[in-house]
Amino acid sequence: MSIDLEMAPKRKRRAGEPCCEPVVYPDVERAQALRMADVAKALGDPIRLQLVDVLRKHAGKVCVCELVPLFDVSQPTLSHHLKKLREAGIVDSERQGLWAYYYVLPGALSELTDWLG
Amino acid sequence: MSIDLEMAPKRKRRAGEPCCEPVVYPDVERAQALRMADVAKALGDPIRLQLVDVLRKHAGKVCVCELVPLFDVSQPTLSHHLKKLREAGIVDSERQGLWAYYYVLPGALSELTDWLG
DNA sequence: GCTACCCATTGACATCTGTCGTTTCAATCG
DNA sequence: CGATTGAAACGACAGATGTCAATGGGTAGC
Repeated sequence: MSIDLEMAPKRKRRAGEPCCEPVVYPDVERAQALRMADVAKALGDPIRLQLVDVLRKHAGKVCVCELVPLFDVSQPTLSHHLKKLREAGIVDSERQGLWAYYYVLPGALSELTDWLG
Repeated sequence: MSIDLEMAPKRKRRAGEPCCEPVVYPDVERAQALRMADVAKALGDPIRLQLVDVLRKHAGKVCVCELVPLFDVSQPTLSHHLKKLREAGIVDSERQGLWAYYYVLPGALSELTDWLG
């Protein structure tokens, strides 16, 4: 998993020489970086981050109608944010009759968390 | 720090009644959410995330000229991404003669990391 | 001083994003 | 059935974002 770059010597190169030793970036990181960046991007909005915060603090499922009054945005906007979180695989929803309940998917944040930690 | 929402009963409200118990969202979380969302947004791009990854794996400072060939983007684009990371307080740079060296600021990710963990 | 080099900035452009108002859909109540 | 309600989807629009080509500003070597 380590990158292990060979640091090139830091002297001015003579014209025509390459600047640094060519370094190949391991492609294994690529897919992981894409996944983690998707999760991070989904968390990169204060409302969505607070949504996840609220949902995580409630072990169970939370009704949308209780989330809307927590934020100063319209219901369609909040629905849009919830959709983003769903698309990022961070939360999922479940309809029961009239209401929709949201909950955080367990393990959805673990890859990013592990990388950060 | 806990939110402790009182979950409203899940039955259809009669016309005119409020949907849920009014819930106030603690404003203390607001500033923290803004800070963490900024960091998350900065990490919400695969290139920037890999940049941080590379910089973190090298305890010392890394020259920009070694970062450029790692990614399939132009030098100005990479410079733009580095600027974003700088603005988010995740990395900082230092010039030594011709070269610019980047490094991850210690503790820059800790708030987000702690919240995630 | 002239040239070559590293890196940042600018300008331009297409795309993505956040927001809202309106609409649609499904489900519940009377 | 008809009316009402919660939530998602649609359409629109301003603003942000990622990208590149071209330019600029220092610094080092000749």
